[in-house]
Amino acid sequence: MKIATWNVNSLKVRLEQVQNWLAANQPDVLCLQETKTEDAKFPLAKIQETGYQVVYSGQKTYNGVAIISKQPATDVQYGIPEFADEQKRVIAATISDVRVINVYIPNGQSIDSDKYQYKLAWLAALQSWLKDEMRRYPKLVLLGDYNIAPEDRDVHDPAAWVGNVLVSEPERAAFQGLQQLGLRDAFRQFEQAEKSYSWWDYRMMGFRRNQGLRIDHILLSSAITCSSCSIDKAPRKLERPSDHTPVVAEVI
DNA sequence: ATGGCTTCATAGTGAAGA
Repeated sequence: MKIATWNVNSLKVRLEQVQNWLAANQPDVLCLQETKTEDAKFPLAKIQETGYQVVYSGQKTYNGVAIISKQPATDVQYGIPEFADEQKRVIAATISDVRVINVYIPNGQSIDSDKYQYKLAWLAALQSWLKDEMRRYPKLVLLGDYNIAPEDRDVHDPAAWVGNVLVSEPERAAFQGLQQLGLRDAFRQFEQAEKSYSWWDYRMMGFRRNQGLRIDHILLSSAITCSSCSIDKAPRKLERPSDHTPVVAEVI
């Protein structure tokens, strides 16, 4: 199963790029974040035209997630159970025999922001839910935009980022907490180029200078075997790109 | 230099992202 995650930063703007990426890469599953599209306006037919099925949970302006798949999605879950959240950041479904959990983890804005407290509470709720979910579904993939760079090697300039959101100690501890549940980072299962990132700032020619962060991740339960994981930089080079680029894993 | 760029909601600019 080829499974991928991509924060598209508006599905409306990036629809054609998504269609082209599906056609060229033929993933079994593509998880999107930041669709920024309310469900009534979701481009369902445009996705189906590509030969894929899709389930989604979105809202106007912000957030929004979708799972595009060749095989049907069953047992669809919207949001984290028992965690009240207006923001559409989670959709989970079973595809073939794999539980796919697509997350758009909050950004946090800044350490002194209420949004940072929301992010930490959100991560605690995710951890608590995943503990149950992993018992129910031994074959589980947790993927999406984590808004966390797990280690300094995932940051282009660690010194410049000290004390910032995405790299702070509590956020990294939350990421490690997920790993302690038995989830492993697919990307780090393999030898990778140094300075591998999945997001680059639109400003300051961030991509051309490779000033990025690795904040989009695919985490796998122990019952899943992974044969490859890579970052596909091609979409970041297109006209009018998302600031994120896809991460892709081949799993069984 | 606390900006830079992009999107959305708007019809001027402002919020938010990371």
